[in-house]
Amino acid sequence: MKPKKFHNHKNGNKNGIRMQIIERLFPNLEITPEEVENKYPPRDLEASAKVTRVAPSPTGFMHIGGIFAALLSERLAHQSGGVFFVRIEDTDKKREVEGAAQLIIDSLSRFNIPVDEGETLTGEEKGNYGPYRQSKRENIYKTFARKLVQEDRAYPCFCTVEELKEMTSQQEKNKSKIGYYGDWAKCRDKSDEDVLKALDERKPFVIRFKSSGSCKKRMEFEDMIKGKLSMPENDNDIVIIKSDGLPTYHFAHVVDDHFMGTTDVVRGDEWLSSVPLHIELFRSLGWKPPRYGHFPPIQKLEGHSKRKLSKRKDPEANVLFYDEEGYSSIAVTEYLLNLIDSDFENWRKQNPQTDNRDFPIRLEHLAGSAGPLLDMVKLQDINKDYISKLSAEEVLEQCTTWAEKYDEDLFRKLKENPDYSKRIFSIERGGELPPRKDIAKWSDVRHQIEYFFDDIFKAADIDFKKLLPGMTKVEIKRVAEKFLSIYDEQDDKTTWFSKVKDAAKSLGYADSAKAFKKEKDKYKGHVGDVAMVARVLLTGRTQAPELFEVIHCMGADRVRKRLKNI
RNA sequence: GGCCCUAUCGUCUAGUGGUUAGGACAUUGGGUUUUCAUCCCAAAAACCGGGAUUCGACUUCCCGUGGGGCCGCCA
Repeated sequence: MKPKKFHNHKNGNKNGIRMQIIERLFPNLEITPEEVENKYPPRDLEASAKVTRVAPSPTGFMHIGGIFAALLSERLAHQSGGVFFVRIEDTDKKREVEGAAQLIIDSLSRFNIPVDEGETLTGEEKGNYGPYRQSKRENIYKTFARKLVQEDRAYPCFCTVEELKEMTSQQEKNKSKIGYYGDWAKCRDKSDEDVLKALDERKPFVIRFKSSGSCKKRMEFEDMIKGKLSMPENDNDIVIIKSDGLPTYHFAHVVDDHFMGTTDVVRGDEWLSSVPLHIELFRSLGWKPPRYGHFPPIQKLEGHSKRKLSKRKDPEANVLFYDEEGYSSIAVTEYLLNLIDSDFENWRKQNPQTDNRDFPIRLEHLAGSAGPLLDMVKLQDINKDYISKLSAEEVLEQCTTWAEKYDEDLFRKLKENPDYSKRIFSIERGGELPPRKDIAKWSDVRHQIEYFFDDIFKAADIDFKKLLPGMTKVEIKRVAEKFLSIYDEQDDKTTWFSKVKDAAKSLGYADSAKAFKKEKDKYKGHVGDVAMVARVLLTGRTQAPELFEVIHCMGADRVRKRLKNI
């Protein structure tokens, strides 16, 4: 179907040329704006329901800021009874990286961010407002670019990259405002004849929006995060269709978010200065702009200054980093929630067991930050807390899953000794007392538990001089033998404890630290020193979990063997 | 160069004209624990500078300064 009407109808010949130009600009474009409008009817939702999206470009790994934006948008949508979708913004074919889109979908799923519409893990699409990949929507953009050209709101531009560069440096020299506007916009008022001539010469072209704004006038809008904002109007004739026929971000955003029914756009504040442009674009197409919310970027400290997390330089910018280190996606999510709304922390304290999904997210708290610094120590604290709340089974299961990907040896150990491993993780866990809190991330586990396994333990030469300074080898042996003699695997904790105290006494040690402190001259040391001998012999280190539980976990054979190991 | 955002303990922040400026993480000290990890208690720790408005400014306004961003046929 051909576009039917032109409002420039001063003479037929002129119309003929215009029609020819438009046909040359948009060859074989069969759909009309009406058809597109009909294909994507407004969504049938409550007025308060928010439709949000995350729109990453597949140019590499998934950035932590992308998860931040996705989390924020998803919660906003679902907590209002709305819809959250993912749109892949793959209009820059030069920067596109193979498999990156898949990585995005994967990451969202790993972070438990449910997506209502968009590409799925299997590569299909769900939802009625697709395609959800911009490269597949080329004709939709072109249809509306053509409409703008027909209405004299857009025009072809034949300026070369070199010419534009030259223009910019001229503007810099003159201290003029930089951009394609006013008298600088050379192609803006090209006659139809000249356009046709350039087209005949097969000059490459882009389509530029013909702005009617003025940088002398100001426009106001309400940002959901930053509040009331005032900026100069846009007066730049920005490119809407590139010479490869694909749209720029600005145009794709406006067209897609209109037809996909997005009500709330939450994005990084690097977009803030484009808002006047975007609103002008929406209005010139006769559409209602969405609400906008702009959040500051996550930063990191370099020397004394903050800077945005860099994709290239900072491993922690990549969400995969957190997986590799063994942070739970739940802990990372809760860390981000805290950044989104610091009230989360208090909420979590009051609702220790509740799913973080139930935390009512608010945007206002995001204002007033210039961009938070990523705090790994705090993340570790949150992850530690998360792991401490897990049962031994869950620890084993999650740790095994992690090790399968990142630590082959550990994985084998856990897999070959499931019951023993579970016993190890049960130490000081699941009882009456608050759980042991010594695993900050899964990559810590290996060091934490390796002495339980004989092959690794054997390799560790125990340096008695260093670990038990002030104790002679003879004395160590004496204490070890005593331990061996009192050891009975049938004993419960209390019995064992009193046996150790008696043993300490008979060896010339105080049976409590207090007694020792009182009369230091009377004793060689106290019960703790005696226990330390056993600890070192059994674990090869001075710091370990509760001794009785370690002994109980290791089993009689192993304990006897290790106590003799001197 | 132009435009925009932003500024409270080391870090994340609460705070919307009158507060002993609160919390969390980190730090330090103490207590419990047979080491460690916990747990409990405590301490130290902040309003970028200058003006203006006001009886009174962390809070409002202006000017600096610092930090961040945008001004692409990148998103």
